[in-house]
Amino acid sequence: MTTGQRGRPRSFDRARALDQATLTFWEHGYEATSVAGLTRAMGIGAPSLYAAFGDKKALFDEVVGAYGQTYGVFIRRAFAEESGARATIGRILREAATEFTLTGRPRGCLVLSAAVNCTSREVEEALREVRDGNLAEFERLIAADVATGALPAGTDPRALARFSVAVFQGMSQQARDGASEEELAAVAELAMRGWPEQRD
Amino acid sequence: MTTGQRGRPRSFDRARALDQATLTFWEHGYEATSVAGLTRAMGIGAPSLYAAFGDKKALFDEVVGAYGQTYGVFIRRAFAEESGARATIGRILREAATEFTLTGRPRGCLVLSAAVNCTSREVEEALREVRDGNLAEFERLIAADVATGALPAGTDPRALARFSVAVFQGMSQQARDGASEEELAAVAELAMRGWPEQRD
DNA sequence: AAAAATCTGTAGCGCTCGCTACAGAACGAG
DNA sequence: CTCGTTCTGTAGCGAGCGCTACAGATTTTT
Repeated sequence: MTTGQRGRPRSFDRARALDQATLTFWEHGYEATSVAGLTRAMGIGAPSLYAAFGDKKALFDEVVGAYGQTYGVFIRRAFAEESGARATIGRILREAATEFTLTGRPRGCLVLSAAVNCTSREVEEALREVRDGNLAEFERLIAADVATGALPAGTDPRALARFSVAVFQGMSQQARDGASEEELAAVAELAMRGWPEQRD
Repeated sequence: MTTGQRGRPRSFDRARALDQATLTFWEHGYEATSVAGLTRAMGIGAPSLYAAFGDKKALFDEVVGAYGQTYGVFIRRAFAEESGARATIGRILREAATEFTLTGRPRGCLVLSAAVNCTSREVEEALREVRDGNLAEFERLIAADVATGALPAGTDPRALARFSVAVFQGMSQQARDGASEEELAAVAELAMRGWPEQRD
């Protein structure tokens, strides 16, 4: 018979180790994070890391996926719970002020900062695709409101989406440079003044 | 007698080599730029590089200085030629749309992107200090206009400066991610809608 | 001419990188 | 128990990193 796995069982919590890897990549970025640093943070040896996660890039990919479903979930929540582009994106920017400055975790957004200045073009473009996806999602949301008349007819969805994403990224960088939650909240409010009035 | 320098003369143009180093650091960032990549781009051997510029960090410091006086000079020009915070910072954002997307050079701003995810804390904090300086300069400019009544009394100089810098940084990132000059110009215009009316 | 000074190219230093071979340890199956 | 399987820790691989010793080349000085 065969139910459980055979052989010596894993001696560490895989999800916990993945979270430690997430925090490490988040703080230092892909390139500046060494496998030695990862094994130290995860509390395991290198062979265990490679057996459980593949190689460094595969671990990073898994980290990015897990990040989106944990630390980055506030974005999906805004999309799910709010209606209208202004309410959704406004909430994302306002909550980002809080999320980007929480204690006990690195500041800013992993997706925005972890793969800049990267030797591996694959890693750099992987996160760029995530960002492009978010941009396109913003644009679709805005375009839908323009189509229904909830946003003024003259509104350029692409431009407004670019603006919103730019502010989001700027807030992430500012958080990393030491901006407080209150300062970032003020940035979000000022950004929403650039938005046209919503009629719904 | 002694006028010119003795010994074998340098066989390359130092300023030209420095500019090539600037472009290389600009494109790949400090960490991802290897000395081998630098010597290739500069067209010189490693010993010539070390003799002329010190070490990698010293070369980078010189690059940052030269960058501020060449590629980044549009910012100082705006400060010098415009009067009033709104005109100055508005011009900087509008011109950034052009500067960040010029062909024949890397996109975005070296000061903002070249030292993120850096192993050397010194390098990372060196550029952070430049950014902090720019932020403080923005804040002083705004505060002065609030004091004279050119900007409304309720205006928070710190917040408005943070907002402007955040947009500037976001524009740089968007440029690196492929945004067009027109899109960035639209971002700048939307950002200025967040600004209060200037009365002078 | 010879000597002193400075730059250039080769070749390689010590170090860290991502990654893995290997032997021993800890488990289930028979 | 013994065997097969899987994980763990040590120890080290080849490659690239920043950097430099050294000899030869090219200049001014004497």
